[in-house]
Amino acid sequence: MSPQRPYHHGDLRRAVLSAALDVIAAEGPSAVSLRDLARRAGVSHAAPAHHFKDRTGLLTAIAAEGYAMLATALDEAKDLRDAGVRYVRFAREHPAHFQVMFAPELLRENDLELTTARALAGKHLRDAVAAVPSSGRGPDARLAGVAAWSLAHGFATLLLSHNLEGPMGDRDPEEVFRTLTGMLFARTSGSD
Amino acid sequence: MSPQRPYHHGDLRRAVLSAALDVIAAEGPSAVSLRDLARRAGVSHAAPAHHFKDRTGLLTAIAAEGYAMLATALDEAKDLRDAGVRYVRFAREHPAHFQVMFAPELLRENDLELTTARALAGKHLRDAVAAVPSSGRGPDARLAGVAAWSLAHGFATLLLSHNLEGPMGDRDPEEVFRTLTGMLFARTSGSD
DNA sequence: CGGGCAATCTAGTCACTGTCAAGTTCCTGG
DNA sequence: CCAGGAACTTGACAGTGACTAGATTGCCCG
Repeated sequence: MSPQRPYHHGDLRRAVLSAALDVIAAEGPSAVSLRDLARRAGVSHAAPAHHFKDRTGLLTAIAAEGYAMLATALDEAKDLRDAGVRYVRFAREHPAHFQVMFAPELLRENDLELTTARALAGKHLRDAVAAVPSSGRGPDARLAGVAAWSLAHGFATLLLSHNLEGPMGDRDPEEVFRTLTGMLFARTSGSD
Repeated sequence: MSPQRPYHHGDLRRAVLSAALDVIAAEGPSAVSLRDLARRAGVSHAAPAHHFKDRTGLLTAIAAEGYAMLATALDEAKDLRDAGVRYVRFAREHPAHFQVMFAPELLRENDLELTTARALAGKHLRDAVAAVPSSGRGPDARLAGVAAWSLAHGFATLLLSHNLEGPMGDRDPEEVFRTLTGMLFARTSGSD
Protein backbone atom coordinates (compact mmCIF):
# COMPACT_ATOMS: atom_id res chain seq x y z
CA MET A 1 0.00 0.00 0.00
CA SER A 2 0.85 3.68 0.01
CA PRO A 3 1.78 3.43 -3.68
CA GLN A 4 4.96 5.46 -3.61
CA ARG A 5 4.15 7.84 -0.83
CA PRO A 6 1.29 10.15 -1.68
CA TYR A 7 1.86 13.85 -1.63
CA HIS A 8 -0.25 14.25 1.45
CA HIS A 9 0.95 12.26 4.39
CA GLY A 10 -2.49 11.62 5.75
CA ASP A 11 -2.02 12.40 9.39
CA LEU A 12 1.31 14.12 9.64
CA ARG A 13 0.39 15.94 12.80
CA ARG A 14 -0.20 12.71 14.69
CA ALA A 15 2.88 11.11 13.16
CA VAL A 16 5.13 13.98 14.21
CA LEU A 17 3.65 14.04 17.70
CA SER A 18 4.17 10.35 18.16
CA ALA A 19 7.72 10.46 16.84
CA ALA A 20 8.45 13.36 19.17
CA LEU A 21 7.16 11.39 22.13
CA ASP A 22 9.48 8.53 21.26
CA VAL A 23 12.49 10.82 21.08
CA ILE A 24 11.64 12.62 24.31
CA ALA A 25 11.13 9.40 26.21
CA ALA A 26 14.44 8.09 24.97
CA GLU A 27 16.70 11.15 25.03
CA GLY A 28 14.83 14.00 26.63
CA PRO A 29 13.10 17.08 25.25
CA SER A 30 16.30 18.78 24.20
CA ALA A 31 16.96 16.00 21.69
CA VAL A 32 13.91 16.69 19.56
CA SER A 33 14.65 18.28 16.23
CA LEU A 34 11.96 19.25 13.78
CA ARG A 35 14.14 18.12 10.92
CA ASP A 36 14.68 14.73 12.47
CA LEU A 37 10.96 14.28 13.07
CA ALA A 38 10.34 15.22 9.46
CA ARG A 39 12.83 12.61 8.31
CA ARG A 40 11.17 9.94 10.45
CA ALA A 41 7.79 10.77 8.98
CA GLY A 42 9.25 10.76 5.48
CA VAL A 43 8.36 14.35 4.64
CA SER A 44 10.34 17.44 3.87
CA HIS A 45 12.19 19.30 6.59
CA ALA A 46 9.73 22.15 6.88
CA ALA A 47 6.49 20.17 6.83
CA PRO A 48 6.13 19.88 10.62
CA ALA A 49 6.21 23.63 10.98
CA HIS A 50 2.90 23.84 9.15
CA HIS A 51 1.20 21.91 11.91
CA PHE A 52 2.98 23.36 14.94
CA LYS A 53 4.56 26.59 13.67
CA ASP A 54 7.46 26.27 16.07
CA ARG A 55 9.54 23.84 18.02
CA THR A 56 7.98 25.53 21.01
CA GLY A 57 4.57 25.03 19.44
CA LEU A 58 5.16 21.31 19.14
CA LEU A 59 6.20 20.96 22.76
CA THR A 60 3.30 23.12 23.88
CA ALA A 61 0.90 20.84 22.02
CA ILE A 62 2.42 17.83 23.77
CA ALA A 63 2.12 19.48 27.17
CA ALA A 64 -1.50 20.41 26.55
CA GLU A 65 -2.29 16.87 25.47
CA GLY A 66 -0.58 15.63 28.62
CA TYR A 67 -2.60 17.86 30.92
CA ALA A 68 -5.79 16.74 29.21
CA MET A 69 -4.93 13.08 29.73
CA LEU A 70 -3.92 13.71 33.33
CA ALA A 71 -7.18 15.54 33.95
CA THR A 72 -9.31 12.61 32.81
CA ALA A 73 -7.18 10.21 34.84
CA LEU A 74 -7.61 12.30 38.00
CA ASP A 75 -11.29 12.77 37.33
CA GLU A 76 -11.90 9.06 37.75
CA ALA A 77 -10.03 8.85 41.07
CA LYS A 78 -12.03 7.58 44.03
CA ASP A 79 -10.13 9.36 46.77
CA LEU A 80 -6.93 11.30 47.36
CA ARG A 81 -4.72 8.24 47.60
CA ASP A 82 -6.14 6.91 44.37
CA ALA A 83 -5.46 10.26 42.75
CA GLY A 84 -1.85 10.04 43.86
CA VAL A 85 -1.51 6.54 42.48
CA ARG A 86 -2.99 7.69 39.19
CA TYR A 87 -0.61 10.65 39.12
CA VAL A 88 2.35 8.33 39.46
CA ARG A 89 0.92 5.89 36.96
CA PHE A 90 0.44 8.69 34.46
CA ALA A 91 4.07 9.74 34.82
CA ARG A 92 5.21 6.18 34.19
CA GLU A 93 2.94 5.52 31.25
CA HIS A 94 3.51 8.89 29.60
CA PRO A 95 7.00 9.95 30.63
CA ALA A 96 7.47 12.19 27.62
CA HIS A 97 4.31 14.16 28.30
CA PHE A 98 5.17 14.40 31.98
CA GLN A 99 8.62 15.80 31.37
CA VAL A 100 7.42 18.43 28.96
CA MET A 101 4.49 19.47 31.14
CA PHE A 102 6.85 20.61 33.88
CA ALA A 103 9.47 22.31 31.72
CA PRO A 104 7.92 25.77 31.47
CA GLU A 105 10.87 27.32 29.67
CA LEU A 106 10.19 25.05 26.69
CA LEU A 107 6.53 26.01 26.38
CA ARG A 108 4.44 28.91 25.15
CA GLU A 109 2.87 29.66 28.50
CA ASN A 110 0.13 31.88 27.14
CA ASP A 111 -1.18 29.23 24.79
CA LEU A 112 -4.93 28.89 25.27
CA GLU A 113 -5.19 25.14 24.82
CA LEU A 114 -2.36 24.66 27.31
CA THR A 115 -3.72 26.92 30.02
CA THR A 116 -7.23 25.52 29.88
CA ALA A 117 -6.04 21.92 30.00
CA ARG A 118 -3.75 22.74 32.90
CA ALA A 119 -6.50 24.53 34.76
CA LEU A 120 -8.80 21.54 34.39
CA ALA A 121 -6.17 19.14 35.71
CA GLY A 122 -5.54 21.49 38.63
CA LYS A 123 -9.23 21.59 39.42
CA HIS A 124 -9.53 17.81 39.55
CA LEU A 125 -6.50 17.66 41.80
CA ARG A 126 -8.00 20.19 44.21
CA ASP A 127 -11.26 18.29 44.14
CA ALA A 128 -9.48 15.14 45.21
CA VAL A 129 -7.89 16.99 48.11
CA ALA A 130 -11.17 18.55 49.17
CA ALA A 131 -12.83 15.15 49.19
CA VAL A 132 -10.74 14.09 52.18
CA PRO A 133 -13.19 14.35 55.12
CA SER A 134 -11.01 15.98 57.74
CA SER A 135 -9.23 18.54 55.66
CA GLY A 136 -12.45 19.67 54.07
CA ARG A 137 -11.83 23.37 54.36
CA GLY A 138 -9.54 24.09 57.24
CA PRO A 139 -6.95 26.81 56.79
CA ASP A 140 -4.59 23.97 56.04
CA ALA A 141 -6.64 22.55 53.19
CA ARG A 142 -4.33 24.16 50.70
CA LEU A 143 -1.29 22.96 52.52
CA ALA A 144 -2.60 19.41 52.58
CA GLY A 145 -2.97 19.66 48.84
CA VAL A 146 0.57 20.93 48.48
CA ALA A 147 1.82 18.06 50.64
CA ALA A 148 0.00 15.42 48.63
CA TRP A 149 1.04 16.94 45.34
CA SER A 150 4.66 17.27 46.44
CA LEU A 151 4.81 13.65 47.52
CA ALA A 152 3.31 12.30 44.32
CA HIS A 153 5.23 14.66 42.10
CA GLY A 154 8.54 14.05 43.82
CA PHE A 155 8.07 10.31 43.67
CA ALA A 156 7.17 10.44 39.99
CA THR A 157 10.06 12.75 39.15
CA LEU A 158 12.65 10.68 41.01
CA LEU A 159 11.26 7.60 39.35
CA LEU A 160 11.66 9.04 35.87
CA SER A 161 15.18 10.26 36.56
CA HIS A 162 16.13 6.74 37.66
CA ASN A 163 16.89 7.80 41.22
CA LEU A 164 14.73 5.22 42.96
CA GLU A 165 16.05 2.09 41.35
CA GLY A 166 18.57 1.56 44.11
CA PRO A 167 16.32 1.97 47.14
CA MET A 168 13.30 0.27 45.57
CA GLY A 169 14.89 -2.77 44.04
CA ASP A 170 12.50 -4.31 41.57
CA ARG A 171 9.30 -3.74 43.49
CA ASP A 172 6.29 -2.37 41.71
CA PRO A 173 6.50 1.43 41.94
CA GLU A 174 2.76 1.84 42.37
CA GLU A 175 2.74 -0.56 45.27
CA VAL A 176 5.64 1.25 46.88
CA PHE A 177 3.89 4.56 46.49
CA ARG A 178 0.75 3.13 48.06
CA THR A 179 2.84 2.03 51.02
CA LEU A 180 4.36 5.48 51.31
CA THR A 181 0.99 7.18 51.48
CA GLY A 182 0.01 4.68 54.12
CA MET A 183 3.06 5.52 56.20
CA LEU A 184 2.57 9.25 55.97
CA PHE A 185 -1.15 9.78 56.05
CA ALA A 186 -2.11 6.93 58.35
CA ARG A 187 -2.86 8.94 61.45
CA THR A 188 -3.07 12.45 60.11
CA SER A 189 -6.65 12.12 58.93
CA GLY A 190 -8.16 13.20 62.24
CA SER A 191 -5.42 15.49 63.47
CA ASP A 192 -7.49 18.53 64.48
CA MET B 1 44.39 47.64 34.29
CA SER B 2 43.97 44.52 32.19
CA PRO B 3 45.55 46.50 29.36
CA GLN B 4 43.22 45.65 26.53
CA ARG B 5 42.28 42.12 27.34
CA PRO B 6 45.29 39.92 27.86
CA TYR B 7 45.62 36.79 25.82
CA HIS B 8 44.83 34.67 28.84
CA HIS B 9 41.53 35.32 30.50
CA GLY B 10 42.68 34.49 34.00
CA ASP B 11 39.87 32.29 35.22
CA LEU B 12 37.86 31.43 32.17
CA ARG B 13 36.58 28.20 33.63
CA ARG B 14 34.90 29.98 36.53
CA ALA B 15 33.63 32.75 34.25
CA VAL B 16 32.00 30.30 31.86
CA LEU B 17 30.47 28.30 34.70
CA SER B 18 29.01 31.39 36.28
CA ALA B 19 27.62 32.69 33.00
CA ALA B 20 26.10 29.29 32.33
CA LEU B 21 24.41 29.31 35.73
CA ASP B 22 22.86 32.69 34.94
CA VAL B 23 21.50 31.47 31.63
CA ILE B 24 20.14 28.23 33.08
CA ALA B 25 18.41 29.99 35.95
CA ALA B 26 16.81 32.42 33.53
CA GLU B 27 15.94 30.26 30.53
CA GLY B 28 16.67 26.66 31.37
CA PRO B 29 19.48 24.29 30.45
CA SER B 30 18.47 24.04 26.81
CA ALA B 31 19.23 27.72 26.34
CA VAL B 32 22.92 27.46 27.10
CA SER B 33 25.19 27.81 24.11
CA LEU B 34 28.94 27.48 24.34
CA ARG B 35 29.35 30.25 21.82
CA ASP B 36 27.13 32.58 23.79
CA LEU B 37 29.03 31.87 26.99
CA ALA B 38 32.26 32.57 25.14
CA ARG B 39 30.89 35.91 23.96
CA ARG B 40 29.85 36.85 27.49
CA ALA B 41 33.31 36.05 28.78
CA GLY B 42 34.88 38.02 25.93
CA VAL B 43 36.84 35.13 24.49
CA SER B 44 36.79 33.29 21.21
CA HIS B 45 33.99 30.88 20.36
CA ALA B 46 35.98 27.69 20.95
CA ALA B 47 37.71 28.67 24.19
CA PRO B 48 35.16 27.08 26.55
CA ALA B 49 35.64 23.70 24.94
CA HIS B 50 39.20 23.70 26.24
CA HIS B 51 37.95 23.62 29.81
CA PHE B 52 34.89 21.41 29.41
CA LYS B 53 35.46 19.60 26.13
CA ASP B 54 31.75 19.40 25.44
CA ARG B 55 28.45 21.02 26.07
CA THR B 56 27.71 17.83 28.00
CA GLY B 57 31.00 18.26 29.84
CA LEU B 58 30.02 21.73 30.99
CA LEU B 59 26.66 20.56 32.29
CA THR B 60 28.27 17.56 33.96
CA ALA B 61 30.68 19.87 35.75
CA ILE B 62 27.76 21.97 36.96
CA ALA B 63 25.90 18.91 38.20
CA ALA B 64 28.97 17.61 40.03
CA GLU B 65 29.49 20.99 41.67
CA GLY B 66 25.84 20.95 42.67
CA TYR B 67 26.03 17.52 44.28
CA ALA B 68 29.12 18.59 46.17
CA MET B 69 27.38 21.69 47.53
CA LEU B 70 24.29 19.69 48.42
CA ALA B 71 26.41 17.13 50.20
CA THR B 72 28.00 19.70 52.49
CA ALA B 73 24.62 21.28 53.15
CA LEU B 74 23.10 17.93 54.13
CA ASP B 75 26.12 17.03 56.20
CA GLU B 76 25.43 19.90 58.56
CA ALA B 77 21.79 18.95 59.09
CA LYS B 78 20.72 18.23 62.66
CA ASP B 79 17.89 15.85 61.90
CA LEU B 80 15.75 14.62 59.04
CA ARG B 81 13.45 17.60 59.01
CA ASP B 82 16.41 19.94 58.94
CA ALA B 83 17.84 17.96 56.04
CA GLY B 84 14.59 18.42 54.15
CA VAL B 85 14.60 22.14 54.80
CA ARG B 86 18.19 22.34 53.60
CA TYR B 87 17.30 20.37 50.50
CA VAL B 88 14.57 22.86 49.64
CA ARG B 89 16.80 25.78 50.47
CA PHE B 90 19.51 24.42 48.20
CA ALA B 91 17.05 24.16 45.33
CA ARG B 92 15.97 27.75 45.84
CA GLU B 93 19.44 29.19 46.21
CA HIS B 94 20.97 27.20 43.38
CA PRO B 95 18.13 26.55 40.95
CA ALA B 96 20.44 26.13 37.99
CA HIS B 97 22.50 23.45 39.69
CA PHE B 98 19.37 21.71 40.89
CA GLN B 99 17.78 21.55 37.45
CA VAL B 100 20.87 20.14 35.82
CA MET B 101 21.49 17.61 38.59
CA PHE B 102 18.23 15.86 37.80
CA ALA B 103 18.38 15.98 34.01
CA PRO B 104 20.36 12.78 33.38
CA GLU B 105 20.02 12.93 29.62
CA LEU B 106 22.11 16.11 29.61
CA LEU B 107 24.97 14.63 31.61
CA ARG B 108 27.88 12.26 31.12
CA GLU B 109 26.68 9.71 33.62
CA ASN B 110 29.95 7.83 33.85
CA ASP B 111 31.94 10.93 34.79
CA LEU B 112 34.00 10.18 37.87
CA GLU B 113 33.68 13.55 39.56
CA LEU B 114 29.91 13.42 39.07
CA THR B 115 29.37 9.92 40.40
CA THR B 116 31.51 10.42 43.50
CA ALA B 117 29.86 13.73 44.37
CA ARG B 118 26.44 12.17 43.88
CA ALA B 119 27.35 9.17 46.00
CA LEU B 120 28.49 11.42 48.81
CA ALA B 121 25.28 13.43 48.74
CA GLY B 122 23.27 10.21 48.74
CA LYS B 123 25.19 8.94 51.73
CA HIS B 124 24.47 12.07 53.76
CA LEU B 125 20.82 11.81 52.86
CA ARG B 126 20.64 8.21 54.02
CA ASP B 127 22.45 9.16 57.20
CA ALA B 128 19.81 11.77 57.95
CA VAL B 129 17.07 9.17 57.48
CA ALA B 130 18.85 6.63 59.65
CA ALA B 131 19.23 9.20 62.41
CA VAL B 132 15.48 9.17 63.02
CA PRO B 133 15.11 7.08 66.21
CA SER B 134 12.14 4.91 65.32
CA SER B 135 12.92 4.06 61.72
CA GLY B 136 16.51 3.21 62.55
CA ARG B 137 16.73 0.07 60.53
CA GLY B 138 13.34 -1.48 60.12
CA PRO B 139 12.50 -3.09 56.83
CA ASP B 140 10.79 0.21 56.04
CA ALA B 141 13.87 2.30 56.62
CA ARG B 142 14.46 2.57 52.92
CA LEU B 143 10.86 3.42 52.26
CA ALA B 144 10.94 6.14 54.88
CA GLY B 145 13.90 7.60 53.06
CA VAL B 146 12.08 7.44 49.76
CA ALA B 147 9.09 9.16 51.33
CA ALA B 148 11.14 11.97 52.80
CA TRP B 149 13.13 12.43 49.64
CA SER B 150 10.00 12.40 47.47
CA LEU B 151 8.34 15.04 49.61
CA ALA B 152 11.32 17.37 49.65
CA HIS B 153 12.16 16.80 46.00
CA GLY B 154 8.59 17.24 44.82
CA PHE B 155 8.19 20.41 46.83
CA ALA B 156 11.45 21.82 45.49
CA THR B 157 10.62 20.88 41.91
CA LEU B 158 7.13 22.33 41.98
CA LEU B 159 8.58 25.45 43.55
CA LEU B 160 11.11 25.94 40.77
CA SER B 161 8.54 25.33 38.04
CA HIS B 162 6.34 28.05 39.56
CA ASN B 163 3.54 25.66 40.40
CA LEU B 164 3.16 26.58 44.05
CA GLU B 165 2.75 30.32 43.72
CA GLY B 166 -1.00 30.01 43.62
CA PRO B 167 -1.57 27.77 46.64
CA MET B 168 1.19 29.30 48.75
CA GLY B 169 0.57 32.95 48.24
CA ASP B 170 3.59 34.92 49.35
CA ARG B 171 4.46 32.84 52.38
CA ASP B 172 8.03 31.85 52.95
CA PRO B 173 8.55 28.51 51.17
CA GLU B 174 10.83 27.15 53.86
CA GLU B 175 8.25 27.87 56.52
CA VAL B 176 5.55 26.20 54.44
CA PHE B 177 7.72 23.16 53.96
CA ARG B 178 8.37 22.97 57.69
CA THR B 179 4.65 23.00 58.26
CA LEU B 180 4.18 20.22 55.73
CA THR B 181 6.66 17.96 57.44
CA GLY B 182 4.90 18.68 60.70
CA MET B 183 1.55 17.65 59.22
CA LEU B 184 2.86 14.44 57.73
CA PHE B 185 5.40 13.16 60.19
CA ALA B 186 3.79 14.35 63.41
CA ARG B 187 2.55 11.02 64.67
CA THR B 188 4.42 8.61 62.48
CA SER B 189 7.58 8.70 64.54
CA GLY B 190 6.53 5.90 66.85
CA SER B 191 4.48 3.85 64.45
CA ASP B 192 5.92 0.43 65.28
C1' DC C 1 -17.98 17.26 -14.79
C1' DG C 2 -14.45 20.64 -14.01
C1' DG C 3 -12.62 25.20 -12.32
C1' DG C 4 -10.65 27.12 -8.53
C1' DC C 5 -9.15 27.42 -3.86
C1' DA C 6 -7.10 26.27 0.47
C1' DA C 7 -4.56 22.94 2.89
C1' DT C 8 -0.52 20.50 2.52
C1' DC C 9 4.02 19.71 1.35
C1' DT C 10 8.72 20.87 -1.24
C1' DA C 11 12.87 23.44 -1.94
C1' DG C 12 16.05 26.99 -0.96
C1' DT C 13 18.10 30.38 2.14
C1' DC C 14 19.91 32.62 6.45
C1' DA C 15 21.85 32.93 10.93
C1' DC C 16 23.07 30.13 14.48
C1' DT C 17 25.12 26.14 16.90
C1' DG C 18 28.75 22.31 18.42
C1' DT C 19 32.86 20.27 17.17
C1' DC C 20 37.25 19.60 15.00
C1' DA C 21 42.02 20.81 13.37
C1' DA C 22 45.62 23.90 13.08
C1' DG C 23 47.77 27.86 14.38
C1' DT C 24 49.41 31.76 18.06
C1' DT C 25 50.58 33.63 22.45
C1' DC C 26 52.05 33.23 26.96
C1' DC C 27 54.01 31.10 31.14
C1' DT C 28 56.73 27.91 33.55
C1' DG C 29 60.46 24.72 34.75
C1' DG C 30 64.87 23.16 33.97
C1' DC D 1 67.56 31.51 28.33
C1' DC D 2 64.90 28.62 26.01
C1' DA D 3 62.17 24.24 25.24
C1' DG D 4 57.55 22.66 25.96
C1' DG D 5 53.04 22.76 27.23
C1' DA D 6 48.84 25.15 28.57
C1' DA D 7 45.55 28.70 27.27
C1' DC D 8 43.46 30.74 23.69
C1' DT D 9 42.45 32.10 18.47
C1' DT D 10 41.17 31.32 13.85
C1' DG D 11 38.92 28.94 10.26
C1' DA D 12 36.01 25.41 8.51
C1' DC D 13 32.20 21.87 8.40
C1' DA D 14 27.81 19.73 9.18
C1' DG D 15 23.52 20.10 11.48
C1' DT D 16 19.82 22.99 13.35
C1' DG D 17 15.38 26.30 13.61
C1' DA D 18 13.03 29.70 11.22
C1' DC D 19 11.46 31.82 7.15
C1' DT D 20 10.01 32.34 2.22
C1' DA D 21 8.23 31.30 -2.29
C1' DG D 22 6.46 27.96 -5.01
C1' DA D 23 4.65 23.28 -6.34
C1' DT D 24 1.14 19.68 -5.64
C1' DT D 25 -3.03 17.77 -4.20
C1' DG D 26 -7.74 16.97 -2.72
C1' DC D 27 -12.16 18.77 -2.50
C1' DC D 28 -16.08 21.90 -2.64
C1' DC D 29 -19.26 24.32 -5.41
C1' DG D 30 -21.05 25.69 -9.57
